Amino acid sequence: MPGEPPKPTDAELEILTVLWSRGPSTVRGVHDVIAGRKPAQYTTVLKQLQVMAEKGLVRRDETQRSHVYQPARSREWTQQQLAGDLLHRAFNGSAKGLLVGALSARRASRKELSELRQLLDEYQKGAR
Amino acid sequence: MPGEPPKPTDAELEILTVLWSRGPSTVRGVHDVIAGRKPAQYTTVLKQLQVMAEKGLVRRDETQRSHVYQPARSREWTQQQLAGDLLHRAFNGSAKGLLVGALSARRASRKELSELRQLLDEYQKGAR
DNA sequence: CTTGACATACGATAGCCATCGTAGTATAGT
DNA sequence: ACTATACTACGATGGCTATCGTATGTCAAG
Repeated sequence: MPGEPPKPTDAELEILTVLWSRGPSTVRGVHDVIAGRKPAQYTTVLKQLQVMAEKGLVRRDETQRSHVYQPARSREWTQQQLAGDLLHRAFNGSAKGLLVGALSARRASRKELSELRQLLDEYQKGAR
Repeated sequence: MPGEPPKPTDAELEILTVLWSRGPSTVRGVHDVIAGRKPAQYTTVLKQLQVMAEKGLVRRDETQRSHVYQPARSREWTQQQLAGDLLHRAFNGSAKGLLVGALSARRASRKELSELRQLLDEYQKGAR
């Protein structure tokens, strides 16, 4: 039984983001994107994806000569894991603290702020 | 010149949280807290702190027989680093995405939501 | 002065992460 | 059919993390 996939490492997360935005991809497809931003060997990406498949972070379809990889979990699910993890490791569960951290790390535009506000509105409806 | 301390690892972050809440502490002080939550060897914490001192994550005062350690950076500064890091690694810079992740990871109370809202108000004043 | 309690220093280890090179195999184009 | 190309598999490596055991030093109480 696979169980939950573990928290992705930095390099793994980078690959996952490629898969999420591109959809199911071959190693080459992933490598092309990665190599566009930093020097990266083809076989490094290949190995990475093989390991990720073992860990259950991605699934692979071997019916084609070039295997096709896809994320095992959605972007949203993974983001939630990561946010929750950081939330309790570094912010003692305080969403406010996390938001302060995020906003001071990268100042938000007025438009973004109002989006955030709107988000809170929706959550407030469902809150106890 | 030391430069910026690196991103703390999981174990290092746990120690930092102890130092932030307790203030400057000896190894024993830190160890007592850690050992209260999980089995942990004294020398493991010691070694950890020694490494952290080398990395510049903590400073140590050796004037006492029992060295006294304190965080090199404030909790807020470090939180900002971590939030910013996750923000751009996993959320493509979207504070909204991060907040969604945090809120769905751990549902917030009504009170907490209004705190968040208030926080946005303050940020909105300073936003361009 | 001896000894027990407590401190630091240090070395060793096992595991994981990221990276790469090499080898082997299938495919497609000429 | 041959050969260049593209792909997978695998092993090795260096670096870092986390952990622990042992050695060594200090100090105060008896």
